[in-house]
Amino acid sequence: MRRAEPETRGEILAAATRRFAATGYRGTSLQDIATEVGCSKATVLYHFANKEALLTELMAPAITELQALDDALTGLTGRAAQQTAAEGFVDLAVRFRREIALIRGEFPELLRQPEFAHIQRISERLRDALAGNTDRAAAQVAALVLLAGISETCAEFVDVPDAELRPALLALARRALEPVPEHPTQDKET
Amino acid sequence: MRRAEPETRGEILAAATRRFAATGYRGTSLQDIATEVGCSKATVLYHFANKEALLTELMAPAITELQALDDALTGLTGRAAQQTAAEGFVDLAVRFRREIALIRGEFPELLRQPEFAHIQRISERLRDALAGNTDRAAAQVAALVLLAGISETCAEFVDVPDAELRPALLALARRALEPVPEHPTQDKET
DNA sequence: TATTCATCTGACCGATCGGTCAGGGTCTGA
DNA sequence: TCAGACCCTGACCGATCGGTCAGATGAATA
Repeated sequence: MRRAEPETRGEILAAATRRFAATGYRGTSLQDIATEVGCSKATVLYHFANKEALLTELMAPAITELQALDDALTGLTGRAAQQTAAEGFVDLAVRFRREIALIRGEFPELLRQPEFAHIQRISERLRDALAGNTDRAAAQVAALVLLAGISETCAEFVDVPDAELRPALLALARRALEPVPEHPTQDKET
Repeated sequence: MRRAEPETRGEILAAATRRFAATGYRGTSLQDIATEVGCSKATVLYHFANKEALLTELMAPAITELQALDDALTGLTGRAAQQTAAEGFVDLAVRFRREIALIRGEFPELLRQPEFAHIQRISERLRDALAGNTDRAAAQVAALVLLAGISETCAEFVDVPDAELRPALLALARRALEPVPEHPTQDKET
């Protein structure tokens, strides 16, 4: 059982990606990852401080770019913020589909941990921007539906090529974010 | 009849609802529920065969109505199916917001269990109906974004009154499902 | 009074979890 | 040749999980 190759670390990362995507973060044990790599659980914990360190390393690039998008949004309001947020988020979601799939369904729980508190704030600002910085319920609803729906859709369609997924999402986002006249009545119809 | 206090069962259900909604199904232990009720873990398991039985009982009404919606969709195609699916699903999602919140984020894992296999099929049919029974990527994307987004939004906005949430979601769904002119550059389906 | 029966419990079980630790190989540079 | 850094491991730990079980309690019934 000699494996004097330092590439073990990379293999662990790859295996963790596969297992997290298949059975979720909580649904994957360190032993699962070790078995897939063909090493011992202790080896996994030799290369990574703990289970969470594995996840944060896998998510790091996505988080960095998410913060960049957040920075790009500062100062923007109204339609400009809306458009930048929509295009930026669709782009991120499509490119980091795999990362989204990793934490699929565990986003709320993971956000509760203090390490990810700033991501919580970013997603709130993103939602506000998508809503055109309005408090109107309809706008907030549309923004949240888009954010959650796009994330889930990207995670589901991991195999669809970017060139197909991105324009479909962008077109949908534009339709969903069309400025709607504030008619308090016309809603009652079923 | 015999006993004047079979209300323990109801208390357990209520406590389970609260805990599942707060920390998720997997994130809630039987001991958590027992502690909240003020009884022993064994008492919880006296009233319910196992942890899953608790969840299925809590979800039963929602599942029943979901199946009814699925039945109502059989035979419908195109725009008719689309409209029925959209209105029906928005209505269900709004009314069963609490139930959605219970399994929030654990939907994919729970669906993997054989007991919920038929729900998997129902949600696939629902997605097809929302897509207007089309294979077009754009339509499938829009359908999935709506399904996932509406679910998450309802779970998030548990406190928003129905009268406010429902019309906002319906209006958004109509906008998102508007028939889009089939650009000459379509037809890149999987 | 004796019996039955639903309700409830503490003690316990095996499994699994994330994580620690002492130590054993292997390679490298002095 | 040897010291030490690096890589890896089995054994082990405490905690927690869902679940079982024999028995205590007490009210209704016969």
